[in-house]
Amino acid sequence: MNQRQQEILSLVQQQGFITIETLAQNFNVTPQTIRRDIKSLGDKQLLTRYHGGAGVSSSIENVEYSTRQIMNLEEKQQIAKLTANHIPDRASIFINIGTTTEEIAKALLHHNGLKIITNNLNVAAILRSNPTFEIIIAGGIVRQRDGGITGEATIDFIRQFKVDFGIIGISAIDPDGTLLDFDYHEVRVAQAIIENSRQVFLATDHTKFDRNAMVRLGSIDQIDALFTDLYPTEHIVTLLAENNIDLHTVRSKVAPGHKQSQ
Amino acid sequence: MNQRQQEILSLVQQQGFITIETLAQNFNVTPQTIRRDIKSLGDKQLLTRYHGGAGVSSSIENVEYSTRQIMNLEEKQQIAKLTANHIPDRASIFINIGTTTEEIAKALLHHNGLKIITNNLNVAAILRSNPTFEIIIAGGIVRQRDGGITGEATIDFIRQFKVDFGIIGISAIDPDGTLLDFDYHEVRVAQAIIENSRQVFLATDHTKFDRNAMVRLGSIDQIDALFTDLYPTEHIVTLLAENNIDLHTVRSKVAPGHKQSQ
DNA sequence: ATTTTATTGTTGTAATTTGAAGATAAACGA
DNA sequence: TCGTTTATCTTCAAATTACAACAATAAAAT
Repeated sequence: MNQRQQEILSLVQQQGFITIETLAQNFNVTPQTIRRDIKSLGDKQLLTRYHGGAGVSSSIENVEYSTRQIMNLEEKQQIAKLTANHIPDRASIFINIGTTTEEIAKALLHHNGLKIITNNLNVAAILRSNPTFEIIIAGGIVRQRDGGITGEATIDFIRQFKVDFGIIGISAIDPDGTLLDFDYHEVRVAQAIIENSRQVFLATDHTKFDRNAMVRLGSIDQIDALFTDLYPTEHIVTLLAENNIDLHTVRSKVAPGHKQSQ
Repeated sequence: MNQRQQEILSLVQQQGFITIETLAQNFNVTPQTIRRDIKSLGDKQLLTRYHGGAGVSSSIENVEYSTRQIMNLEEKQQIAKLTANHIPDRASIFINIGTTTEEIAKALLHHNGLKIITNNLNVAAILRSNPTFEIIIAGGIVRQRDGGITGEATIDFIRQFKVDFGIIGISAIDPDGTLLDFDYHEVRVAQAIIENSRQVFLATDHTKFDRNAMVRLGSIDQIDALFTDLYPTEHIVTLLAENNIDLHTVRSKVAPGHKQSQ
């Protein structure tokens, strides 16, 4: 973020709303440049873009931004936006535990009429600010560290539903395509989500590709689409192609023979 | 949604109803433009359209909740403290929806090793900050306005447990000892809590004694102790005595022949 | 020194917003 | 009930704003 963008941010926060014209004159640059600036800031959800200007971002979305430091936040927000773009209005979805999925919840706030079932207290809190949503929270034991809800009761609860999209995060992906996580309880819930979703979206940043975790969650062929920031290694790409899994990356680095979006 | 629409929304929520003419003059645009705005907002169910203007959406009583939260806050905090004093460490408890019960959750934070089952998102969020607690949240549909969780699934979930204390709030108490509330769904949950608690604590401020509400929750003889701020009318006191219900008041106004604490 | 990368301006085109005018529908008084 | 008034809806044109592609420039890396 450059100097000008910093100043734009503080101006917006001071005044609530500024036009692009004003900013352009202020900084002696063309409106197009300002547009690029506020687009970049808007992608990070540091402000909200409007036709003709920019305003403060709506409250809930960045309350936690200041208090919580999330690793690779910027990448996660971009992945979140990308994922949200593939969810239609009025869809029914599962969202599970994870910082990435919480970002997705924020990105989904501007949708309409979603039906969302989640086992994540934070996700429920975030989505509650949109009155057109119907939010169902899964019952069970609340984990103190991240507000996740797990346990047998949670799994039973999830099994009551069958939804359009299951959105899951993950801790690691093995080179052979095994999906991995650290927490046994969380894995059980994720499996239940996969079983009861018509389509499964896996959202994960590039750091998960070369990590290891203990508990086997499932196999990559159980998902329908992968959303990530960087283009994965050729090996993973092949694996995805073999299993007919859509790949959506934030940065569209050129790689031959594969579908991408945005 | 553009800046003007945001402002229209907050104006509507402030004033309850505004005419299109007023808004048009306010923003220096034609009424036609305002119509388009409120049509768009109405489609999203963020407000309700009327002939000639716009009013608050029926589904959004969020504003009302936040104002209600402040009403009699001090009394509620005192009641909360009083109630918390009667809960021992390591107890298992139900806590239901309500501003008073949320205050009780805060007052319980200094306890140790509590097992708490709740159908209130806010209560879960509050209690999460104590790592010695085990928190179980009931699953079900999340109400936008106050974070309450209700529905058949919620009741089934609660029936799985049997706890030491059930702490419930309430909307009104009839002079004949009938416990009343406004919301049918909430009542069903409260009934389930009463059935599955060894002891039932009712916490309520004095304003509830001369109010009316629609839905019958139960009878006062189903509770074991009443926590309130002011000493109730002689009539209620007699009723409590007849049913052998403990009365605990914040202000110990002298009244003959009855047990009090603090 | 040359290539790469990032930033900004320019231009043409697409999309959005707005107001105006006529047609339609709803509210209201006699 | 009927007309009268007022509000709303529809459609269109003008103005504004946004976007994408490319060129120019400056800074950074090799």
